[in-house]
Amino acid sequence: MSKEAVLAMLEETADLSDIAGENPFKVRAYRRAIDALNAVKDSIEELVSSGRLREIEGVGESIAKDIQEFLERGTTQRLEKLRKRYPSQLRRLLEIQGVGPKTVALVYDRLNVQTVEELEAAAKEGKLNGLPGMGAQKIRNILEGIQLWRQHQARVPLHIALELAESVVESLKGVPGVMDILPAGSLRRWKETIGDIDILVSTKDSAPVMDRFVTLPLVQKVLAHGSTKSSVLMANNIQVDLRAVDPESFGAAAQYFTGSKAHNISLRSRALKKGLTINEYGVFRVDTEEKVAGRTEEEVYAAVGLPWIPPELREDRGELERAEEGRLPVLITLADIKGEPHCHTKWSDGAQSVEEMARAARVRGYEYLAITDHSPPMGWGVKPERYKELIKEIRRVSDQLGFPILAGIEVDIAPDGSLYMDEDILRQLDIVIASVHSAFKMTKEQMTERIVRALENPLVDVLGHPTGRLINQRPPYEVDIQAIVKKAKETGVILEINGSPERLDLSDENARYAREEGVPLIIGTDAHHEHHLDFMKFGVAVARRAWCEKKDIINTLSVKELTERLTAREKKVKKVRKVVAPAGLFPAAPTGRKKGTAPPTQSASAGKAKTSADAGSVKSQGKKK
DNA sequence: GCCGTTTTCGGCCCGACTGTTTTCAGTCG
Repeated sequence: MSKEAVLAMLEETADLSDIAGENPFKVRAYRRAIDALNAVKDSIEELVSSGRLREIEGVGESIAKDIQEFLERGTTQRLEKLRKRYPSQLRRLLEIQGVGPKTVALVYDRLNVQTVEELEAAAKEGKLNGLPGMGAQKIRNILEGIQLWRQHQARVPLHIALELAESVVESLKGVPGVMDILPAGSLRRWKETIGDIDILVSTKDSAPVMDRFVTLPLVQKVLAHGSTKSSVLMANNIQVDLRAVDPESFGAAAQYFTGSKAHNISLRSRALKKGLTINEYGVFRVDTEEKVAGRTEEEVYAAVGLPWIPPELREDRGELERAEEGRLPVLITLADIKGEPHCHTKWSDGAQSVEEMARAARVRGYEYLAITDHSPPMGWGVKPERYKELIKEIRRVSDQLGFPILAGIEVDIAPDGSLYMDEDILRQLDIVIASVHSAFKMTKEQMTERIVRALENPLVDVLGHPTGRLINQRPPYEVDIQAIVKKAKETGVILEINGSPERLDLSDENARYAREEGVPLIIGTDAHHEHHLDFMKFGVAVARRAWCEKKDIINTLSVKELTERLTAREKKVKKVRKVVAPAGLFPAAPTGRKKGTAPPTQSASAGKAKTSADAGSVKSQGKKK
């Protein structure tokens, strides 16, 4: 039984309980348990069999019993009872903005409305008129909510939200009276997708900035326009909320509106135990109502006896406990990154030359760049003969610019786990990233075996975008991430945090898991154009959300340390398997072997030819320094 | 339903905005 199935059962129970009008704290208890289970990596079976289920904070006797029953019977009595009262499909109605559990119960009880289509029809036919609390405006809002729901079902990718937020901030900065302005919410926490954009302004006079905000050129619809809060829908269906606060409360408001919700609830509970209450205006004593903090976020956390917590950590994943112990991680920053390990040129599907990419990397203050073009079988992949030329070109440009460029490759992992490139080419390279780009629809076992085989290959340094997902476009392929992490740990292969904003793969949660298991990570942008080198900030954000420090990320090393690390792995790997390109893949026989015959195999003692004796390589340049 | 350094009962984060109502309920974050 998958954890997803158990969580889905709990979510359905929570939603239907909510619609059924049960004690709201009971509903919240279910949602808290879902969050808590989500944060735990172990499978449900492991938790149950080891008796640790009840140890999870938020899972009590009743929910543990539900889970146990669900594992045995595939359903629970509680859920079946709720389903008899309210059909499951009602839950979809909750996704409509402005429609909550009370409205859902009302239209179902009175009109037997069960689907979005039925709700729309009921609204249009005037059947909602006369229901309690149902006026003309509310009905119009429901109809508009349905329109929106149809257009806007996915969350917005981080980079798109960031761009929009920056443009709104730019437009509001100059409005008279605005003293400070800060994008808050999930955007400030650098979550991979954003629901709404929250922007906070500090001002003594909020009317001008509110008025300006609701009339910005991009505004499509004004959802709310108050003196401290306004909400608009921008042209691309992204909702932006603006909140205005007095400068005396800016820190408290920044803390409050940055969230996450779970983090704030935990923080508030903690404050209450100290006789303090926190809201967006400040921290107050419960007894005397005296304000003790609010101007800065540091003050707010200090009032509760904690150091300031970086926004990326504010997910209620243990950061408050660690802060209390004074053991918060010193998170990696963009400035710690010394080089770019993953990019493409027009030799494969990139847009620019080796030299252009190298110059762009140097402009960004990097010490080095790795060129990692594609291998076949992709149409644009560089074939072995040509790859030899590419290596020469890389060495030539590196010498000419006096800038270390690692010769690398992003080689495809074949369905059987072998690599689509001749082994003698791979041996000449400074860095080998292996990635899956095809045959995504394998079973979990097959895909895991495929990748595990690649990780066992001593020529592989890095596993690229380990789950293959494209945010909002393609789910990750089925793979046992725990097995991959375990194998990476065993073999010393580095796992990539791919910072391309449409990938962000590993995700923050998987990256955190890998880090906790002691597996080294590297942040690459997968740049296909020099502008893409700036995606590094997104990769760093994922690393920060994964609690990574500088020492956890391999490309914070100097070029010398990095190349030594890559060589060391090669020496360390003892267990070696056959490393081959599938027979007959390449029409020519560039390695001298006869077409159609079995390709040569690899032995551990052979090693790669990238040693200090390889005078032309960047590796040796690094070592001489 | 969960939880407990005062508690096994009685709290549980809390305020803004909207709409419908005329003092408040529902929704949202």
